[in-house]
Amino acid sequence: MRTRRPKKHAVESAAPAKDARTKLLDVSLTLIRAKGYAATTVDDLCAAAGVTKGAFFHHFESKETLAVAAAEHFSAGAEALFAAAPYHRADDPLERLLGYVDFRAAILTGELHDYTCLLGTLVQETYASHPQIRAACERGLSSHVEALLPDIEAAKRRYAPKAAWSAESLGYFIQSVLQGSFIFSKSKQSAQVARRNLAHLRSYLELQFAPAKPRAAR
Amino acid sequence: MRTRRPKKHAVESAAPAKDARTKLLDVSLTLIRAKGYAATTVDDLCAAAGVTKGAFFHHFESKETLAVAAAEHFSAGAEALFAAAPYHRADDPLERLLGYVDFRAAILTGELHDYTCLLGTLVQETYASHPQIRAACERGLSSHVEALLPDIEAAKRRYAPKAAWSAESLGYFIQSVLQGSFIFSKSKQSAQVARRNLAHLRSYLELQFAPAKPRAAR
DNA sequence: GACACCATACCGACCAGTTGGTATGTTTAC
DNA sequence: GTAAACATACCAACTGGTCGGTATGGTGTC
Repeated sequence: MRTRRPKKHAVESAAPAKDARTKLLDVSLTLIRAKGYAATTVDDLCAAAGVTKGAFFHHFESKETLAVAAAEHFSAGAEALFAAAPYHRADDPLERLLGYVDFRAAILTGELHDYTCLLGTLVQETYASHPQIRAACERGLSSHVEALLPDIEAAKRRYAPKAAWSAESLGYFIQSVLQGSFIFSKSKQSAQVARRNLAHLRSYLELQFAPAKPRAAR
Repeated sequence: MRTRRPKKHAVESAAPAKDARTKLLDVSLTLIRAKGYAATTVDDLCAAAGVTKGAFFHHFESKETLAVAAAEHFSAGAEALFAAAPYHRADDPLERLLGYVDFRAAILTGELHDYTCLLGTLVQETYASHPQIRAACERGLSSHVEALLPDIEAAKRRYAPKAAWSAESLGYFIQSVLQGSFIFSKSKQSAQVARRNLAHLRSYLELQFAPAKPRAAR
């Protein structure tokens, strides 16, 4: 449909020399997370990326198209970040899962518009009016949940085989805690709530996966 | 500063005959939740409320002022809704808390833009660029958490006096699960994730408040 | 290897519609 | 009568998007 990737030069130039498309996608992550989709104008994006409007509409059919691409760009970045994270090295699936939670806590540093989730921000604003953006966010969020599923399933088989909930539902629960944490981080302009929420979440996982402990009748 | 409340008529008219200010606030709840703050125009609000722009700017200094008032309006409505809910009647504080969670699940009906939270939507978009709106959302969210605190504290004293977490942190955790649930509800256009999340949340509360059950060493 | 041909990447002036906000007039309640 | 509660007409700034044009580098042909 559209050429995504112009031919690489035979010799990689020393400077990164990112093309306009990549620069626009990169700045859109920060800008949209900080101001929201509707409040981020095409001119804002062009100015931040140091490109012109002509370049913008050369690479993207519309502002909406950019948002879809930005959601995909964000997902790809997240996938790479988590794929490279150290927690995968643990032998025990529960340890890997708790490692994921700890890793999420560890990356709560820097500015809000850098560690919060573009997809959550984007979908809140656009779910009713921009179906394609909504769908792109849905794909990104779900695929992140899916990446957790193998570990959750393995942990469940080993530590809570009789639990009533599905591994998938727990995956979404984990992500929901994170998304909700970001909202409170924004409202309080501090990552503290997020950190405490992750401690509660960790505690829930430890309780659910506590080996063979019959629940007390209340 | 501004007259909030015109004198009530001596005789309440049969028809509600809401004034322009109230009508604008009412429609803003739905509209902003559906389209977001930036994408909701003053004209949209006026059209939906059946009033003119003159009326709008008679009652609100600016669009931002309306958003602040809408956040307060939403909080007031929520406070009334939860104050009147049946779960307060239980004798046991834990039962009241679980009753709150069940009540939150029970009101997940109808359209997304009716049961989701205006404050969460609003603060996501505006936290960086509209300090006053952010602050209004923060107040509303925190005061809702505070309304839960007495029950959480009482339940903690009775069932988990030695727990490491604070009642407040659990209150924010509960709200974060809800906010995150709304994001996923929007992304999937279904309340199913929200319902399953609330089941997990309920399960967490039951586990944390399980009477005197020493945690198994993992 | 020179030259025409062409696709891609990018530029920036321009446009029509929309936006938040204003100025001023009219109606209504007490 | 007067002040609050609207209504109407209007505006300047901004917005997403268009359009004619240029720079560059690859490719086929002779």
